[in-house]
Amino acid sequence: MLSTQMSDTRTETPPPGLHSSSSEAGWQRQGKLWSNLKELCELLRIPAASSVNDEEFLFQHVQFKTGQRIHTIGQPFDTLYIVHSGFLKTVLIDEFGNEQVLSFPMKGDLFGVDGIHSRRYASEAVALSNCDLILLPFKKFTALGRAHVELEHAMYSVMSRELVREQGMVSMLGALSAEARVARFLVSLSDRFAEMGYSSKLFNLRMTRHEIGSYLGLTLETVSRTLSAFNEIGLITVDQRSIGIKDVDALKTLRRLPPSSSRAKQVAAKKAKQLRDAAPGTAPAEQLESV
Amino acid sequence: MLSTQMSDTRTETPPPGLHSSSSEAGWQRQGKLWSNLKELCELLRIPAASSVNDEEFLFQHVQFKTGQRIHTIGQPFDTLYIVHSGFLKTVLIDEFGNEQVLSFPMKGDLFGVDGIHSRRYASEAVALSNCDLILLPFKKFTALGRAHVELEHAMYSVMSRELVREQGMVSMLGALSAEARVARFLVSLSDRFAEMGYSSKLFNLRMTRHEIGSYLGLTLETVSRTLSAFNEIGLITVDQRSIGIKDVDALKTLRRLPPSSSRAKQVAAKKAKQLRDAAPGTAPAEQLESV
DNA sequence: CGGGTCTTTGATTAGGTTCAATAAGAGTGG
DNA sequence: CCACTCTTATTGAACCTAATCAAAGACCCG
Repeated sequence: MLSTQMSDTRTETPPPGLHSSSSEAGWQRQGKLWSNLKELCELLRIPAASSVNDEEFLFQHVQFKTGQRIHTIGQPFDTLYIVHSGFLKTVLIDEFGNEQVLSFPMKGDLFGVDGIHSRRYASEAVALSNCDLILLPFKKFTALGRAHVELEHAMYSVMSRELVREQGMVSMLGALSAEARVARFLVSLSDRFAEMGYSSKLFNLRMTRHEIGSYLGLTLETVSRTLSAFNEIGLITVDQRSIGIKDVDALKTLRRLPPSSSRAKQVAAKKAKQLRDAAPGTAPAEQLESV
Repeated sequence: MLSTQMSDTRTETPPPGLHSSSSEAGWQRQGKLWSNLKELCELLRIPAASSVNDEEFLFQHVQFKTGQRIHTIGQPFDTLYIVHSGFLKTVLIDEFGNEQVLSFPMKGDLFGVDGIHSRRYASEAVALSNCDLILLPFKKFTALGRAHVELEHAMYSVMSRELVREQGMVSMLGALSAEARVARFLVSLSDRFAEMGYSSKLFNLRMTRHEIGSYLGLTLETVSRTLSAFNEIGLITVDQRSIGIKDVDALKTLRRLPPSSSRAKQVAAKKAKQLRDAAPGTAPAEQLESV
């Protein structure tokens, strides 16, 4: 059912352990090749280990182009990944080949953690844009915690944070309406862009409606309609992938949409059809049902 | 909206660090007081550390009665819990006090992990039956990994396992129909009971329809109706909390229910109503749409 | 320019929620 | 022990949200 559009055009995933393949130097030169521990801690938003010799650990970067796969399900696990720049998605593939989007890792996010348990990746990671990733071999990850007690807590903390994030997803999928899900998604994106130093008010989506829908447990049509509805009420502006946030607070507290705007048309149309005569009357009040 | 029935009758949660309060000795005597490392590893289904002195680490047990809260949201975190016996639920509480069930920890499960990141528990854990829990102070948890390299991987592994489990939940909530969710829930319960040495074919639910519904992102009515429907088709038997599994394979592969049984009645009723005359005709074939 | 992918929008339908009423247990106290 | 209450479970009917099916427009890239 789901398209695999991105996979179709991808080239073979380069072996993560490899570097300085001279053939793609033109693309690589725009990325760093190594990071030290301090940079890593900043990226992960964990307290840096002041006592640590900066050059004791160096961490290699790898670049991936849009559409490339970083790892696939079942592939032997040995390294974690930290996003230095770029956007990705992680997905689960069900028995029919349908994708279920689990997360959209971006700058400062760690992924690959699901591979620790079974020593094989449980999900697949795909680059949604050109990406610069930092390789964090699992051995190095654990050694880090062992060598520097101050960092040990950070190692567990980062994993715990992922867990809390997933709990939030479960809660959202289990309890919120389509509108509320899309609203929260936009807010969280906005927050992330702010953290990264970009505009929180105007940004481009890096993923398709389909991917958003999969992530939120909705169809692409519902996502598209909801964005249009938000646009009509003036909460946001939408033009294809470009999103402008107009009323963050409303988005944050939104539970469901009022029977206004586009929905009113449908309702009115239905009634008109049933009654077989017109007079749609006054437009409903433009207020939101919120907290 | 949601009731807080359990909390109403609960007594104060005893301080986890406390033991041998003589006043409740009558109830405590049915539980162990200490476990060693080997028992802990068995319980968690991780390879035991053969080289380790069994008495080097001892782990204290605590008992909780039905309805008691083990920890609440926001409470300072310092210990993880391992279920030795009994059944619990972990829940998130939203801004209106509604519960969102996240998991049903049972024998061998670890919980409290979500507290590591912010040093406060992100969820609440409640005993659904009398429980015997093993306290695992986070300090001890990390020390364990540090002291025994063979165990270090196990520590991370247990956390990773939780993450994979939650990914499965997200996937389920995002993609499956109500029937499929209930079916999978029953299968996973059945499997767990089998692991614990109980019957996988006949068991009692420890949670209410409401809690199941919350866990699966459904209403209690839908859960009840779905169970009734499974019963009618002969997949299971239902009598209140008692569930008998009759056709595991069908449950495992079930995607949606055929327009038969109870649903047929609704459909027939609707049509009859529309047409304003009878003749519901033949009953649809009793086959399942499965893999 | 043409073919593919992605997005928007409309019409219809189905699956699940909501509201409501009844029944079945489990405790409690007279 | 039974009546009374409270919680939990079942079932029905109406409604509604979001999925599905369908078509057309926008964008991108070779």
